[in-house]
Amino acid sequence: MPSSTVENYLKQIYLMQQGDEALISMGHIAIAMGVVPGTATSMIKTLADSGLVEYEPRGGVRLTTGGRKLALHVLRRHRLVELFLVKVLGLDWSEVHAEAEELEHSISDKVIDRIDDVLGHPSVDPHGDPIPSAKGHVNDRPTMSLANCETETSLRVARVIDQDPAFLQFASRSGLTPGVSVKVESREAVAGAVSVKPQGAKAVTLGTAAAQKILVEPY
Amino acid sequence: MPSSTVENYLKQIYLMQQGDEALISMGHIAIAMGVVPGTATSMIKTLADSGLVEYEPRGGVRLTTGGRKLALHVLRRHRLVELFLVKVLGLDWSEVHAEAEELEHSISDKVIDRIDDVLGHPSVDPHGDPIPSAKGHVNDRPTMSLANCETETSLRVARVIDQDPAFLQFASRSGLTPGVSVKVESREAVAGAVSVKPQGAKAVTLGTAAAQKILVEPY
DNA sequence: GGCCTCATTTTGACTCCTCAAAATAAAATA
DNA sequence: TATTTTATTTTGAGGAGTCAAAATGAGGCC
Repeated sequence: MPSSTVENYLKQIYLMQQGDEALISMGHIAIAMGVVPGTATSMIKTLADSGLVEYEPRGGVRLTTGGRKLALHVLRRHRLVELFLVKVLGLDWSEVHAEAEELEHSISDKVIDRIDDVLGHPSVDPHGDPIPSAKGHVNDRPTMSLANCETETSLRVARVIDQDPAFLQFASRSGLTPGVSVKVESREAVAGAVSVKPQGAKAVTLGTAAAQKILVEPY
Repeated sequence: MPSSTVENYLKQIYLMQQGDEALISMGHIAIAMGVVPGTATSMIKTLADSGLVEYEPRGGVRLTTGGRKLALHVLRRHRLVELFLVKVLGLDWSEVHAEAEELEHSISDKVIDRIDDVLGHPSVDPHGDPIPSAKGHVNDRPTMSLANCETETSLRVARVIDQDPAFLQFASRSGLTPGVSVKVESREAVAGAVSVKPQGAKAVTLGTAAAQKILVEPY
């Protein structure tokens, strides 16, 4: 059984990896894991020895099929736990990420399957992130962010990709939660500002950085 | 924050300790923790350095007030998780101990409190073991075992003190689960056998070892 | 081409928890 | 009391994961 450290490295590499070919640098891994670069190098080497990643010295690292399978397994646990905490225990969506970060390593397949049943086999977590299936399949819908989507079109918030509690609280305060219909009223590229009108809430103006974290899809 | 190893040692010492004075021997701790005696000695020394236990070399060990508080905190998490797994996720009482053994270390106070709310502030877990309060108070009702209680008296199963899945499955198959009314029909001290009649089930005969694991209280 | 800078890798060390095996103390037995 | 048994403690070592700091490599710049 992989240690939680191993699970965390794999999960992080999966989340950073764009496509199956891409190499992730040691520096990025070290920052993401909160360790010094030397630690990342040595850990990646042991992951490579276990056949979970492909490591190219001074090049970077990518997941093997086995590593990706494990990463998706962890991610499935993480996201099902998040949704469970919100739906069944009534926690706020801004606080469940931190909780799931711990629980994802100690929850058994049996319990996760029961949670999946109780939740009715959901496809996304409270932030709109897709929940991998038990077999490791991910349903990644195509989306655009509020920073680059069309204006004056009927859209729906699909996903909020930032786990910072402060940002999530701001998002729900502004009515920008997954499922909500929104329309981009205007975009001032030069000013780096987007004005958004969520259905049933007042219009809000977002900076580019914030707008990029709100993913939308055609409605 | 104490490591799960520390939490497990403290929990185990609490469970083995009879009364606040009693000393637990290194040998017993080593066996309970599944480590060699030398490991127990050195771990106990570090617990003593942290002020969690009182250690008398070649005498044994007992919890300090701080150690007991921590042990009860872990036990509260363990037992609330057990009950939650049975009541909310529908797991069998024979399998929840193993699951809780892991989850007790990674579940936060916030989540435990919500679980406590959802369950309606229960006082016992699925095996009848008392759930310590958040403040560390335990409501330990006086009980007798089926091996030494009166015969022909109206009793009720209060607690089943064995976490072996096979034994628990046998107990529920025989109708001997917490809350069930039972009557001891006869006891053959010499043969080491007790005949018990649970309400709504056929009479069963138990050996002394098994009978000692079923605790009952006057009805 | 030579030098500089920055990322990466190496090296040595440390903590936590563990084991194996030798040393020691205490209790039991003769 | 002397000896044997048994429990406990010590000692030395190892794996996992980490850091600090020195060494190395690779690309960019003059």
